[in-house]
Amino acid sequence: MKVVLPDRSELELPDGATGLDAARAIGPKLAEQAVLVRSNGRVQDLRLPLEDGQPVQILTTRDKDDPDALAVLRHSSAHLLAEAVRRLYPGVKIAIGPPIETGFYYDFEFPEPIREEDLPRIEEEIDRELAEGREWRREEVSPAEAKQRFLEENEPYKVELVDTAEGPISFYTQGDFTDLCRGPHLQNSKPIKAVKLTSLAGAYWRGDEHNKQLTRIYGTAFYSKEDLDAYLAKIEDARRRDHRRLGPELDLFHFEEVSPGSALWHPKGMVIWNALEDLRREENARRGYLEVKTPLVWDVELWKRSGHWDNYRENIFQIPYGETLYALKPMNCPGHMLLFNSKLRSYRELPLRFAEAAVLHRDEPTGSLHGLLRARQFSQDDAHVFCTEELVQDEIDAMFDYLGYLYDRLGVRDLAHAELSTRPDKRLGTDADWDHTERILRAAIDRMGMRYRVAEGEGAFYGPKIDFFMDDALGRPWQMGTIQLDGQQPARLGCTYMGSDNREHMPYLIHRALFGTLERFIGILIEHYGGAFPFWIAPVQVRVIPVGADHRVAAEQLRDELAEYRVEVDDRDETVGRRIRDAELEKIPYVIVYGDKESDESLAVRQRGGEQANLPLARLREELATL
RNA sequence: GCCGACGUAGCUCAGCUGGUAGAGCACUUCACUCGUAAUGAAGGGGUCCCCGGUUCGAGUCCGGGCGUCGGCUCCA
Repeated sequence: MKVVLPDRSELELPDGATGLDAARAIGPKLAEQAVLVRSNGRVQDLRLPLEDGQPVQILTTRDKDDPDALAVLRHSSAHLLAEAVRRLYPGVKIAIGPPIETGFYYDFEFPEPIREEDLPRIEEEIDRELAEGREWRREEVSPAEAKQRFLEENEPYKVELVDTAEGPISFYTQGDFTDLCRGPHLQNSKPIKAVKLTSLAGAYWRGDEHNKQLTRIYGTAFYSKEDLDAYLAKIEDARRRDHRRLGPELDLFHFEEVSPGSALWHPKGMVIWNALEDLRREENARRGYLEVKTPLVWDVELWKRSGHWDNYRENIFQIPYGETLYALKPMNCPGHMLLFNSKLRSYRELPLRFAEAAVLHRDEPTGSLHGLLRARQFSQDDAHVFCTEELVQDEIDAMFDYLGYLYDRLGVRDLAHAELSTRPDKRLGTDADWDHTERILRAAIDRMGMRYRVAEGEGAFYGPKIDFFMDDALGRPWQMGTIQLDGQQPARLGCTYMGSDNREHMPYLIHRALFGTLERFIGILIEHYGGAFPFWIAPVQVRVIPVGADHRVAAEQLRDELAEYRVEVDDRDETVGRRIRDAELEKIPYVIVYGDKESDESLAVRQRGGEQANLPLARLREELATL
């Protein structure tokens, strides 16, 4: 047989040759450093036979930044962790231990709970294993054999995995530790130069909260100590960009214990908020949306009718009032439907686009709160479009266009990745309804030529949706904009319009938020820009620093000259150097130092970051006008 | 909600085995009148998250609660 190497040359091999055989045929050094085989994007264990004619790329320890090569290293590291834990904690039961983007984890059921301070001990044990050295051996076994083995070892989680496993079952053994595993794994532990256990967490078996909660140990591993250090430095940098830290630091917002999950917005934070609100208002008007306002508090009767009560009762804030149970609205749609129903609608009025950025409340689980990114009180740039079936496509296309415009304006288009969510188990409507609405959304996103992932079963109970996600500083994804096609709620709330045939029809309802929630969007903006906002949303755009007391008047005049911008004069009794430093720390885009040498003909302008220039006021105006 | 960690001045943090709190920055005042990332000095500032318990005595030990952080679950 033969395989094709990356340089397109062909390598002749005996039938049944493995990846390792191929590496040996090329050279002993390559064989020694080989980590895994990649073929057409698929990864394969070195110990497995190659296919005739297959293109083959052998990754080595030198591909230390390759995600697949890293995953193999980390997967093997997870096995070392399990071996160490088994030795240190007799009676522990092992579950699963995969690599993840930033490292790996392994889930255990400990006889006695362990604590974070136990991690160093486990880490030492792993280091001992590394010092001794480990080789991985792979074997294939029959399901019955595998099951027998884990029954004997009293490993119920492994038994369950064997029972539900598909395809051939393989074992990997290092030292005296054998694990059920699909692989691939390293040949031996030599390439593992840095392992660090990072945290401890509870995690439900198979991700289901009805199952037992296991103890998950997180760790990470690299092909070099320097890579680990670089990773830790990156985490440190992300910590500096954290909006929960920058928010209070830049005087934008803060939280209070007496209202968890609801931000208190400071004047400077409101500048950013209002910049987004102004943009929203302006564009909504331009794009034919009608601003409306609906109540904050509703009889729960409404939520029962809409279907929300059955699906999200535990997340709705309730207010008992006499005999009646009221609720703070968790969303705007039912209110907008009542508005739609307030008079007999004609097809001539459609599409009808209601927009409202009202305050919403959702009683989110305590453990899920996360600054502005997961809050209990928030405002969506919400809108509900009522339209006929023929109009649905155009409306959705227009929403994509609008979304692209907004994300471009804010400089975050590249951050967004899309997801199409299809029918969930718990849902309203018939399969035919869902076939139809899912098809429409899929066609729309395909028409945009946008890359997206399909999230089966993740749709809303009333319809499929397209969500746009952005990552925070640590790379955790958050749902931002959303477009949802709803063929159910209008029926439940009795929305109809008169068609040209003089008969009543049910409108389609498209729910959409483009920023998502203002809170979350601002949170992501803060982390994305590290607090150094683009000029047009910066809370303070220009700071004027008079060199001495004699220059105060001139500084104030300059501020008044630039009255259309947010300009502050810093005439504190501090050195110029000090005031510049403070302006830099506050991440103000422009600083103008004004002293004896300055005039309208020549201003000393310093940009955020330190770049300096002398230019006349007129030129500065021109420059600012472009931002 | 669940697992683990944490909660001391506005912020960042120190406070050993229990003996009624400390630094830097910030703030106030005074002096300096200043040219592109920290001028100096003095001063004020604490329900040590809350409630209960142990103890002669609790920031410190124990129990409960709240909040925050890292995960899990959830996220219309």
